[in-house]
Amino acid sequence: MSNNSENVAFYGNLYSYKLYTRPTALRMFGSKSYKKSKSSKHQENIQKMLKILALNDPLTTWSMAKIQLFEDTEAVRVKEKEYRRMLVGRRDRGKKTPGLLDIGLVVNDGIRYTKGASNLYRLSLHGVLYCLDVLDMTEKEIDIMAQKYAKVLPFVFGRWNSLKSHLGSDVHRLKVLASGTFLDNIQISKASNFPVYEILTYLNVKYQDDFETISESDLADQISCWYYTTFLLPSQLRSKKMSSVNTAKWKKIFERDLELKDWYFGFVDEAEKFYKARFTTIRKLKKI
DNA sequence: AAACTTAGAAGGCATTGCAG
DNA sequence: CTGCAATGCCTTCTAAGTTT
Repeated sequence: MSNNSENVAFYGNLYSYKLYTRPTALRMFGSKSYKKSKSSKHQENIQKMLKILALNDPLTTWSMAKIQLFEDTEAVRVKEKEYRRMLVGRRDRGKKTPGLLDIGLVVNDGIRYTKGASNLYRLSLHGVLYCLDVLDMTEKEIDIMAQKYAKVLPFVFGRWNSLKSHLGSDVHRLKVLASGTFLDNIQISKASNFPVYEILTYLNVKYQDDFETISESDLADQISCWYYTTFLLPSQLRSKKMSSVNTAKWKKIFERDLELKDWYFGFVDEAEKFYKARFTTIRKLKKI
C-alpha cells in the first residue's frame, strides 16, 4: 500500500548508483563495516541506523531510537534527535550537510497519524544495495531484510525463499551489483552462450534518461532484470559454458512463476525488438 | 615535532507544536 | 502535563594543515 508516486526521488538508475550514490556513501558513511575497520563515530552511528532500518518495517525516528533504548525516555529523546539529523542532514551557519535522505539511501515512506503527523522512513533500493555492500550482514539478517523489503523489490525479495531453495548461495549475486559491478562490459559477451551482454546493455539504454531520478518501481525492474540475467553467466567467468545444471535451475524458477516469466521475457522481447530495429535500419543501406 | 589555527562535524540546549 | 516530533542556535571537539 505504501506508494511513492508523489514522492520526489533522490536517487537515480543503477548507473547513478555506481557513479554517484555508492562512492558518495562509501566516502561519507564508510566503505567497510565499523566492526571491521576503524571508523568515525558518525560512520558507526549511520551504519547502526541503516541496520535498524534494514531489519524493520518503516519507522519513525522515535521508534528507531526506541528499538535500541526501550523505556529510557530521556536517552530515547537524545538518540531520536541524532537519528533525525543523520536523516535530514543539518543546516547550520548557512551550510548544508547532506543526510541519508539527500544522498538517497533512505526514503520517506508515508506519514503515521497516530499522534500528530510523523514521517516514516525506510531504506531506498540504493540503501538496500549499500547495506548489502558494506554492512556485514549475516545470512539471517539478509533474510529478514528480504522479507521486510519484499514489496519494494518484488521480483527478487518477494521470492527470496523460493530463490534460495533453487539457487543456494547463488542468490547472493545481488552483492555483485551492490559492490558497483554492473557486468555490462564487453568482456562478458563471450562468457555465456546467452545474450547476457546484449540484455544488460539494453537495460542501460532503456533507463539511461533516469540518471537523476527514477521511479522506485522502474529501479526495482532494472535491478531485478539485472539479477535474473546474470544467472545466465557461469559462476566463474573463466568457465565458458553454463552448466546444464545451472540452466535447469533457471528454468525451474520460471516454470511455476508465470508472473515472473512473463515479466522477464517481456523484457527480453523488448531488447530483441530494439536490436532488430537497428539492424533493419542498416540493412536498408544495402539496397540503395 | 610541538604549538597554533581553523573549518566543519558532533554534541548540547532551547523552543515550538501537537495529541491525549 | 506527558510523550512525541521537528528545527534553530550555540559550544565543544576533531582532524587537517600551518607556523615556529
